[in-house]
Amino acid sequence: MANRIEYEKVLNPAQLEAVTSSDGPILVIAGAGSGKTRTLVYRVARLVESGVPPESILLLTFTRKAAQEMLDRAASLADPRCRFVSGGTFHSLAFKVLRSHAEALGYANSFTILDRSDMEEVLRSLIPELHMPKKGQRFPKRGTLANILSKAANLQEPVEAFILEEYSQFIEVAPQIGNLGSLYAEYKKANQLMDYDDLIISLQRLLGENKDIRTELSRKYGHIMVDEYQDTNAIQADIVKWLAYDHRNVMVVGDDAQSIYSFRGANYRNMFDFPSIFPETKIIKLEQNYRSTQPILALTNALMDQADEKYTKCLFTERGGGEKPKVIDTRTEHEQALLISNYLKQQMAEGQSINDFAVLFRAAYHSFELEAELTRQRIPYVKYGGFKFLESAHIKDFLAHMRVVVNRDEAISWIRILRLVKNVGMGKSQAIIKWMKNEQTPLQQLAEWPGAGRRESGLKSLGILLGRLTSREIEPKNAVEQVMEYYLPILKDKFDDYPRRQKELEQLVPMANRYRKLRRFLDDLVLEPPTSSADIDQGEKGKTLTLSTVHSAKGLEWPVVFIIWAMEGRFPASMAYSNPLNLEEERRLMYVAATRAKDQLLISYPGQESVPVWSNYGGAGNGLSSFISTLPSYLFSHERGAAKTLLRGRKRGKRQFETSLEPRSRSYPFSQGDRVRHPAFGPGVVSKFVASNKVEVLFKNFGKKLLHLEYTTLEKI
DNA sequence: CATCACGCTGTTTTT
DNA sequence: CAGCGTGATG
Repeated sequence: MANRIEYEKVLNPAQLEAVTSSDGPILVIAGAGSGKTRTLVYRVARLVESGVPPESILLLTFTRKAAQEMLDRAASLADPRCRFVSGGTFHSLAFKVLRSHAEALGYANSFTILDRSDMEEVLRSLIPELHMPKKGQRFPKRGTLANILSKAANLQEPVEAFILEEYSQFIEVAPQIGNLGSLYAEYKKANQLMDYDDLIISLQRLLGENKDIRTELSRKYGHIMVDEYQDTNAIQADIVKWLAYDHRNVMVVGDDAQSIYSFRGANYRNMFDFPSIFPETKIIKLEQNYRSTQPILALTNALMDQADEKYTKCLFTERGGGEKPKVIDTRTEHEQALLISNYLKQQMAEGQSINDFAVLFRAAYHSFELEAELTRQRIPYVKYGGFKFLESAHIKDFLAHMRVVVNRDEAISWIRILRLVKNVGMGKSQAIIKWMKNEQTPLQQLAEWPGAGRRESGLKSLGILLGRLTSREIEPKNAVEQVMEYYLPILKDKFDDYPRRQKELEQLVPMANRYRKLRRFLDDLVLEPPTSSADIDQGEKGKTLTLSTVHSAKGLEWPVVFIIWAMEGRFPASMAYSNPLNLEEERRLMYVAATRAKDQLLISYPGQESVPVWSNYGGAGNGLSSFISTLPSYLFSHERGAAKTLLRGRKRGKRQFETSLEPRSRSYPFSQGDRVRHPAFGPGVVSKFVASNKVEVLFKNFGKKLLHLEYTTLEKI
């Protein structure tokens, strides 16, 4: 028997209450650094101690990293049985359930998962079927299309309605996009495919519609716990509801101030709706922060004070002292990079450990310049976030060879691998796929495709490879070897930077070694892939600086944190009018970033002045930092001056442009927030720009309706 | 089918 | 600038 944990000694009263409260729904509102994961983990220990079988405790969260962290911490608890608790992301739970129950929804249990780039690929193949008028209207790119369809799905809204709300610049083509959504749904059904959104939607449906399955899962998981509840969306909240519907043993933990996944339809209001789903909910607040010093908390509290909607707590700490956070406004990105690396060098010279420092930023590319400087100065670092190992072309190409063996109908992968064969393009690929469907040919007979001539001789070696992969119950390790042998020459031919890519491919070998079934290996690569480049290149973790996106840094902490923040503008001038700033989201991101710091915080803004305006044609300097520096004025006040590019001349294809600051009053007579009057609708407020000559206006005495109106019909008041 | 020149457009975060 | 799609050419 393991040592008993003395809960009263290691937990504060609020935490203790959360840990020891008996069965029934509990909502824990927990500020940053208040020990919320710790509380969850101790509750697990307590339950196991009291005789609950660990497998029947389900720990759910939103990101893989958080899930991993939670399960690791549970496993390290005093009672060794704790390592057997169940858990993972909502998506991985959905996947596990659907592998045995998809049939109840009219799917085969052997469905294939589409990742984001697969999804985009399918969309691309479907666009021609829309029969769009050849020229004219602006139609979104497939990345944007995927965003639109995915978010509409997550919000459970019809595509057209969603476009009206958030992508009003595409209003004219909304019917076509809606149509594309239907085609996409049909395609997935016909080909046994599910994307990420389908996974959770299907689980929701399964639980809502099928009482037997609900009962089965209720029995299996007698205690449900959800971390980062503020990051769940309505569908996931519904899943939680159904999972706990019978036994009501559910604890959700979250912080409304830390909701940073609104782009996935997350809604922090879920936190406050929870008690209406489970009326007998007990609410517990954790407000004591154990991580940061008071000056840092003062900053974060002030940050959240500005939020229009704030529901909860004020963080406090007993950790006195600590320096005030610094804000350093460098003028160029390079200056910023130098400042940070010099500071680090100095600290290291004074005997500090580089492990204690981290640099956080909103988007992965914000650290590029810094990374260059760190490399020059030989400061080792690992970077988390932004890096999509599995979505890079060479990895997808490679894996596609195995995918078609596991699922012969996977057209997306077939096209990938066929097009890699010399002299086979889109046309022939399609023809081959069709032929294979009719003939039910063994894979190795690929070379017998009637259309194959001498020029398509590559089909033969592809056939041989696929034959080998099918011939017996091949192990993933072996399959990876076979494909490597076949694919490396293609890689070298296709990519100039093949050494780097080859190295990345070799990372697949140790991963494959952990599996015995090819199918399982491929599935896991989609849902449980390595979380970052840091996990892949296995840099010297003991002695490195951490670089991370804010999203990937959740749940981690360091004594000293740098935050590189490009706060104000982040849209190229050409799209600024259609995307109002989301200050609420920025504020939450900054809050999350700032509360990662324990002792000291340094914030560095990229340049605010003296950098040329970003233009379509590339002026001097770094485009990103330059538009960041000018767009605030562009967006908020046309009087203070705004971005404008001037054509200077053309010289043999090379163009030279000059940039300047000039009022935009002619083409943009209104700003967000301007009060206007319309002859028919009366007074209103400009809420956003919809098109080059249209704004969206909120009319108070018109039933809160948003209308899109041309500038010429409006009068400023 | 492959290649290249040209023109256009624009965010990011993760499952 | 960079990535993508298009249209012309071999």
